[in-house]
Amino acid sequence: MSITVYNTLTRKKEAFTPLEEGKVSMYVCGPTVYNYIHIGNARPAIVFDAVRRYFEYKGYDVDYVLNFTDVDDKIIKTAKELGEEVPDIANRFIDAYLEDVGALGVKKATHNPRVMDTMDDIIHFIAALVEKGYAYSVDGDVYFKPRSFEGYGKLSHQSIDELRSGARIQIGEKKEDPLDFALWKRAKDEEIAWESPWGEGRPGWHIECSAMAKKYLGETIDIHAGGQDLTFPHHENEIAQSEAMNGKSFANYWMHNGYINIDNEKMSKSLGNFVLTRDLIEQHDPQVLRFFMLSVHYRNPINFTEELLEGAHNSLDRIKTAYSNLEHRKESSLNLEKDTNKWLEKVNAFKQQFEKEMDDDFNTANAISVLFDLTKEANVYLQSNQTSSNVIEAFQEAITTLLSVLGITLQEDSVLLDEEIEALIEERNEARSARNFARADEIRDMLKEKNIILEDTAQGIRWKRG
RNA sequence: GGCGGUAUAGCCAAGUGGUAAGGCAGAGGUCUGCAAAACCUUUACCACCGGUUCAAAUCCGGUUACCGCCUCCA
Repeated sequence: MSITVYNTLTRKKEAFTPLEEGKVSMYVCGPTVYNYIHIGNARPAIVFDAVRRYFEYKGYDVDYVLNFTDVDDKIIKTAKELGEEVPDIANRFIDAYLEDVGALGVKKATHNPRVMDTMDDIIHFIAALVEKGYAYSVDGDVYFKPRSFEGYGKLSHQSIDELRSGARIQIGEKKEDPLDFALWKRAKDEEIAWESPWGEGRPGWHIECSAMAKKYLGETIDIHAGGQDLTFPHHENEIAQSEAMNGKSFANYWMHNGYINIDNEKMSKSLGNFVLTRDLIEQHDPQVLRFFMLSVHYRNPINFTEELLEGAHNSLDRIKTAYSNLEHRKESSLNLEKDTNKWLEKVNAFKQQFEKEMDDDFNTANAISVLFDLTKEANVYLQSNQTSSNVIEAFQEAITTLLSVLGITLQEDSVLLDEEIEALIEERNEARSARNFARADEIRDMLKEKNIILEDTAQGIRWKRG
């Protein structure tokens, strides 16, 4: 069974065929590092990490590149406002990004290139485009001419003449055509700048990705991904630059994730309704946020509210509870022959089903529903009078494996209880044996206040943290 | 104006021709000393109108509402 991927380029789901067998090269557009990331920025980080994890689960070797835009108007502006240097701002927010995204269970990229460190490649790239006649320089600026590149508009499915009405020329720009976009911008005043054949300046936004993708992944890559708003103009421009330069296809598959709304409104600075990832995960388990994001297909919009996050929390708890209930049941399990194979086969069938859902354009929403089916089956199995250790373990293995494909790990909750609590539990057991239920309930309430929840089962006392 | 998306139960969300997955919330029941956890049962005129078909949430045409991109943006 092969993986299918929805390709923005063709607007179809296509069977995934890598350039090189067993390997996947992925380039994901990363953040401009001038602020802490909001939950909208967290979505591509999470969904494409899940995509990567699934490829790895299927045995692919994934080369995952995520860039940092560390030279840009917004960073320069922020630096000016704070009276700091651009590299300092960039460093600070790169660290913050890695921290936030790390808390969300996102694996480290194979490479995290930065514009500042790629300057030579970018300049050479631009120079070559000028030489080939796709770009021109005016007064220290360099512009790319989309009209010189056949196929411009193929990603966003726009005809070049339709785009024309939307294009603007800002004051101070010297474009020949409103559609032309900057590859290199001449430095103004005291701005941070690099030497180039066109004088001091800095790169335009789109060129960095073309240069970095080529440097780290080659002229053609398997998957290029990002938020759907990047489709135009950013990715369209990347294609034009890269394909003009290399004379070959830039990326075989283009993946774009949907947006997040807050209380049904677009998250934006003007509405003042954006939620910083950092703030959110201080108050909620980061894994819940991750689970919440993956419970919707990546191309669909997500509405974010506290209530919905709470719902996701409860959902995830259902799976976690089943796991720890399995754990509790291990001790009293035997090595049963009867029906064991039947159950092992069932568990295996869930894993197959999970893969089938993920194969279908990374349908994490359906994959999660398979996890719930698995959970249900595990709970049903736990109803049995006698359980077999290998079945219990198979359920646990399936749950942890499939959750880890989604990037969710079950924390070790088995931190030992302190002696005082152990003693109380023991006292309660004795009280129950003596049918002194008043005392037993009293102890249970006491522990509940300490966030320890006791559950009586046929296999003895079971506790968990609330 | 151009390109595109969404509309499914109280809430969230899958499902692209065969008669509506899953989760949260609610109700009833079983189990329990009581709970908890779990299990069982229970809740859908698939935005609207028309068409194609033996059969449509699913395909076609139209309508409405909301949203995104076309300018920095995940």
